[in-house]
Amino acid sequence: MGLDDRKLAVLRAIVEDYVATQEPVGSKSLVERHQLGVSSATVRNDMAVLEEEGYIRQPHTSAGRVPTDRGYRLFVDRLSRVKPLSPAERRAIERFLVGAVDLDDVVHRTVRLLAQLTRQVAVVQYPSLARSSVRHLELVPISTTRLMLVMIADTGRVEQRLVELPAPVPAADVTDLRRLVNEKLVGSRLSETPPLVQALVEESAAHLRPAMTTLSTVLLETLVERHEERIALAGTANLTRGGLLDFQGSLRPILEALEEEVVMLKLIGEVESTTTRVLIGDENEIDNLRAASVVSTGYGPGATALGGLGVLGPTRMDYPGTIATVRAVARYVGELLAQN
Amino acid sequence: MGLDDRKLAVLRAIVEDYVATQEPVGSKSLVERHQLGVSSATVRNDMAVLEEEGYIRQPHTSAGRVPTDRGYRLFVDRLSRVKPLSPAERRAIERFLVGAVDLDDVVHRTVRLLAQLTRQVAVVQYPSLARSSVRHLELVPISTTRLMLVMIADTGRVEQRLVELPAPVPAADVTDLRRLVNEKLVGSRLSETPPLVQALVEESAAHLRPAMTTLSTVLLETLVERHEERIALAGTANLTRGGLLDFQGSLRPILEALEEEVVMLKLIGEVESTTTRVLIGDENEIDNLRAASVVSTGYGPGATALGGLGVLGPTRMDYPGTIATVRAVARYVGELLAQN
DNA sequence: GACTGGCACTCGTTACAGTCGAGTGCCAGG
DNA sequence: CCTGGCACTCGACTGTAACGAGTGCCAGTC
Repeated sequence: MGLDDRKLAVLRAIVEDYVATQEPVGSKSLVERHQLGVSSATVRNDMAVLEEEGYIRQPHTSAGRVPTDRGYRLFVDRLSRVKPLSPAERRAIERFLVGAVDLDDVVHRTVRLLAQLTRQVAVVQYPSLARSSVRHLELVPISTTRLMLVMIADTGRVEQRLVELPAPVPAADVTDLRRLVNEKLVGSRLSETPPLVQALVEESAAHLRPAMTTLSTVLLETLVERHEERIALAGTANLTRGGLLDFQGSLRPILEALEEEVVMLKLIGEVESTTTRVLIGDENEIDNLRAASVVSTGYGPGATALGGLGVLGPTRMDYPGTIATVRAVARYVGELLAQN
Repeated sequence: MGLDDRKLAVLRAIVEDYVATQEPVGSKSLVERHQLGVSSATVRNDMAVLEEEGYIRQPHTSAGRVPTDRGYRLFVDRLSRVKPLSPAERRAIERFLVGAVDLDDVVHRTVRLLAQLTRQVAVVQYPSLARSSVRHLELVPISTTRLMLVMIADTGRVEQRLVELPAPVPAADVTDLRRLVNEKLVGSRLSETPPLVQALVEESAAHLRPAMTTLSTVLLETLVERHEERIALAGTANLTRGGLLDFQGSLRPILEALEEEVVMLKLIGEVESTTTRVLIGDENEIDNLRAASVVSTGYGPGATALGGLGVLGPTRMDYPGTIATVRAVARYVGELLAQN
């Protein structure tokens, strides 16, 4: 059961070599490339133990060893330390993110940056609406029975929605409605709005009541419950690096999963704090992603997360480097949004 | 030079069989599957001519024939007629598009629908801002020196942008600014705004001048010149159908091109009218897409296009079916937006 | 003159046998 | 407990042969 230090060193070496070369690594090349201080025969014995414990496996007899998901897990947890970013990377991050003009811009730049630095698929969630508060609500009349509701959140997000009124509402009433919703809701967190919206209906004057009722329904439905979360994606072309060896031959399931916003949100959007999470292969709950690993983290000012971001790649990935990059980018983005 | 009717029929049969089976088609199987009324030897002679003229080619000696890009072109132009949609497809389109609550929703549903029906990659451009007109402009104070500018277009598009003011502006002035820009710009087409914005600066009162100047810069920059166009994408997983035979082995260039909004816009966003365009393989100006075909069209109320949409797939695609679907979807979307 | 049947030929695909070598497991000895 | 040595395994690669789909061409027929 107990793995002594040398066995751990062997595992580390296997992971590093395999990540670098993409080929099963044998005992001989191991001792050549790493100063393990023992012979290949000894390493072979260690490997046998590691295999027995499920950390590595042989693709076929008489081939080298490849780390299992479990092996990567051990590697990430105990055998690696986060690589410091190179100055070049730091510079790249700064250069990439300055000059962003609005939230969309920030998110798009971030996701591209992340894809580029990690050379993998990057996913960035827009700042969660549930964790934002209302900065302003605007009602724009489209016709006498239609309003465009626009909500601006303090994170810079802007959401719109068409409201079909039950009966024509004169312009003056629209002004009243606008004033009322703003008075009541501005400054409150979206997650806290439901009771406020309720109160809004009850307190409004009789002639505004019907309009306010539909308005509140829309507010609740769209802004609080429904697909209020959004994500941006970049770097899908990186999936094709490493031939078809990664992802056991077919990109299909991966591409499918990436297109399902719901799935992606579940993957990176569940963060509460800005800690980093690494999901390796099988650990992934989403079947389509069983052949992939995901490194994700929350970003936001301080330790509370406004949203999540991360990258997805083959289980055979450079975890220390990827983790470092993901964290660094998240930190920069958090700062950037805090200035807002 | 002249291809008689039978040779054309042979070409048509080759295209149809190849699209269906994905395998080079030989003279024998051709006469079996189609009632050409002649023997395989005759067909062989015809094929030799077709090959000489560049409409088909042999992957290698002693293999069947495969259409060339030129062959597909001839097929599309002269040998096929647009397939009428099946009732099921019609129903699918209607079912999919009713219940869309806002523009984002319409666009997303459309792109998914298109991907699903054609089983290919779908691209939908948001209604072009340049061809929209301003419905409302909103200025939301973030701080005394920062405004959030929100523009709502008649197509339902909402664009926002942060404005850094040169000096603090009191709330009353913001109200004035808001009134001024709305008075001047509402109802005008975005492409016509530059002179109006100019006039706006010149006509505004002295104390509003500095703020109005930056505001106008932002208006022009963001809303008129810059990345004002957006697109949505779906169905990338469909690229993996048909193994790696399509796209000559690598999805990489395709995925790369799909991620470049600029490239995609060039591809489907240049439409002026609602005519359908088919680009086959080589005809494509974008190198990365030389192995693919694109069927695109404009959509909009009437014959003027608000934006473009289309699908991208292997040159070996069901052109008649795809063209029919793309057109039908575009028409429905056009109608949907017209109701708006 | 156009079409057809027949036939020789091409060449990719598949199957099979044989070799090579990286890598292993095990064991006896230090 | 480590090491050198050795027999063994098995995938990767190579060469050869048989197969067959498909072609091009030609002489014969309507």
